[in-house]
Amino acid sequence: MFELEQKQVEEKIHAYCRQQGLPVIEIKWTWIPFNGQWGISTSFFQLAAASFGEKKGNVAARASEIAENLAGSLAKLPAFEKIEAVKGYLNLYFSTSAYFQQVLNSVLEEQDKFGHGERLHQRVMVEFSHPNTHKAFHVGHLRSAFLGDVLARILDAAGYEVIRANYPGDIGLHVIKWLWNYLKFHKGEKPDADITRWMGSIYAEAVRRLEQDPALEDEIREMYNRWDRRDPEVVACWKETRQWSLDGFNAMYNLLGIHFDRYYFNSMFEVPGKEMVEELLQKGIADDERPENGAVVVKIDEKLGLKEEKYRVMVVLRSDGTALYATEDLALARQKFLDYPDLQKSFYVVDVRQSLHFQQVFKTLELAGYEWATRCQHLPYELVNLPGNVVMASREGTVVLLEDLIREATDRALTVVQEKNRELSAEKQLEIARAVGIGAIRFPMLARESNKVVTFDWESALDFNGQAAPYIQYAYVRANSIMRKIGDRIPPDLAPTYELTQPEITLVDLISRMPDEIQKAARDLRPLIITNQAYELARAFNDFYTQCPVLSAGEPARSVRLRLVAASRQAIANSLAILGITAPQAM
RNA sequence: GCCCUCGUAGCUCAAUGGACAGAGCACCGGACUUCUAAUCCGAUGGUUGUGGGUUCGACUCCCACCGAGGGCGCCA
Repeated sequence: MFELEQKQVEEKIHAYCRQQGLPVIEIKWTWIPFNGQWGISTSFFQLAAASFGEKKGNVAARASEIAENLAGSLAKLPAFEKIEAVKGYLNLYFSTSAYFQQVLNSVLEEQDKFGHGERLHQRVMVEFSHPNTHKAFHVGHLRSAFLGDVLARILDAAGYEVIRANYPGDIGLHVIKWLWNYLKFHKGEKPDADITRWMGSIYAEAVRRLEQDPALEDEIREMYNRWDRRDPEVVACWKETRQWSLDGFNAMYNLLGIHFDRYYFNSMFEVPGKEMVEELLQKGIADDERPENGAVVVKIDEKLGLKEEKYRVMVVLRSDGTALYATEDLALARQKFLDYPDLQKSFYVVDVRQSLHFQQVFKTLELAGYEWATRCQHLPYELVNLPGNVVMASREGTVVLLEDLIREATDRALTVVQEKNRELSAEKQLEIARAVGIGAIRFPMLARESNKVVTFDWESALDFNGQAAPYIQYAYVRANSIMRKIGDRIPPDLAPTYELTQPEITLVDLISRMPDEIQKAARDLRPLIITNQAYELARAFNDFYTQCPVLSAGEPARSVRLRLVAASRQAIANSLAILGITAPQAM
C-alpha cells in the first residue's frame, strides 16, 4: 500500500550510495517488527559488507554509520513521522494520522475487493479434489478439496482468471468391484438418504467378500470384461450409480462452499490416452516391450541421457493393452490445454505420494514436444492421518467420514449458539452453527504447511478456541455488532485528531498489509499466509475491542473508531472469504 | 540401493537469510453494573534432532549423521 513512499526513499538511498561510491543494490523492505509501531524498515549489513570489498571490516559498525547518515538526510520526508537509525537498521515510521485515514478510506471504498490485485488477464487452472465415485468421502479427502479451493480463491484475489477443475475417478477396478457387489447382492436397491455413506459401504462390503473368498476374483475379471465389451446392463448400472455418487459429492461441495467450473472424468480419457501412447511409440519416446511379455514404457532417464536415475521408467500401457492412470493422465493434461490454449499454469493439487508420477508425466509430455508441458505443476500436500500414523483408507475401514465430522462439529456449535442466541429462529441458529462448524473444520487443513502431515483427532478438530476459525468469526461478529447498533451508518471520512492508541495502530497496520499478503500467498501458493493474516487481524481486533471503547467514546474518537471498526470488519470478512469460511452475522 | 519430505516450548504449529525464535492448547492466577466472556490480561515453559560448513549475520542455505514418514516398470 505504500509503494510511492517506498520508491521515494529508495531513490534517496540510491543517490546516497552513488555519492558515497557504494554499490547500488536492491532495497528490501520489511514491516517494523515492534508491536504497536507502524512503519517499514530496511537494513544495511549487505551494503556495509559490500563496501569493504575483499577486505575485512566491522560490518555492524559500518551498517550503523550508513543508517545514521541516511536517517539524517531523510529527516525531512513528510510521509514519515519519525525516521531513526537503530543498530544498522533504518526505521521509517508512518505519520499515523495521514496513513490511518488513507488505509481506512481504501478499505471502505474498495469493500469486498480490498486487498485484491489488479486483474492480470492471465488464466490458470487448479485441479483438485478428484474424488472416487462409488466410494466414501472421508476426512482424508478434505485436504485436497480445501487446499485447491483456497488456492483458487487466492489466485483469483491476486488477479488471475482461475478455472477450477475436478477429475473424479469414475471408473477403474474399484468401480468394477462395486458394480459386481451391487448387481449380485443389492440389485435394485437405492437408499433415500445418506447416499455417499451407503455407496462406501457397498464398496467396503465388496472388498470384504473378495478377501474372504479369493476365488471370486474370477467374477471381478468377468465384470471387467463386460465393462470392456460395454455390456448394456453394466453400462446402464454404471451410469446410474455413478450419478448417485456425483449427486452426493455435489451436496457435500455445496455444504462445504466449494464449486467447480469444469469436470473432467477419468472415464473420458481411456481412449485418447491410448492414442497418445501410440503417438509416443511413433515418436520413439515409448518402447513397446510387449513382445517380451513386458508393457509399453517410457525410459525417461535414458531418453534424457541422464547418468543417474531421476525420472526412472514410467509404464504407460499394461501388457494386455489396457489403460493405466498414467495413460489417462497424458490425455488429461493435453485436454486441458486444448480447452484453454492460453493457460499460463496448470496446477494439480494431489497428494505427495504421486510426486514422481507427475514428474514422469510432465517430462514425458515435454519429450513428446508439447511446449505447454512445462506449464504443468504438481502441488503436493501431505496426508491426513489418524493418531499413531494410521493412514485413512476405505479398504482398511480406518476412516472418519465427512458426514460424521460435519454433523459433530455442527452439533457442537449449535449447542453454544442456542445458549447464546436464544432470540434467533431455529433456522438462523442452524445456519450459524453450520458456518462455525464447517469453518472450524476448514481452518486447520489450511493453517499448516502443506508438506506437513495433519493428524486428525476428534478433540482438536472440535476445539473451537484459540487459533481456529470461530475465533476469527467471533471478531467479525463483534465488529458487526457494534456497527449494527448505529444502523450501519459509517461516519464520513475524517482524520484522527487525537493521539492514536497502540491497539488502533496495530490494527490498521495489519489491515494495510493485506494486499501484500495476498500477493505473497499467490506467489508462494501458500494458504497458510492468509490464515496467519486472518488470525492476526482477529487478535488485533479483539485487543482493540477490549481496550478501546467505541460507542461510548467522545468525538472525534467515536467516529474515527467507528470507521476503524467498519474497516476491520471488512478486512476480516475479506480474509475469511479467501479462506472460504463464512462470516456469520451473529454467534 | 537410490530419491523426496519432516524434526522448533509438555502437545499442535508459526517465524521474506536479519533486531529479544513467536502463537494456540494444556497447567496456574486474575477480569463480565461498560459495544456479545466462543473474549481479554498475567505467570510458567527453548543449547530450533546432533556435528561441521557458507555468510557481516543461519530455525532458514550446503554437507554428514541420527530419528520419523513416503516414493521407486504394468495400484491410483
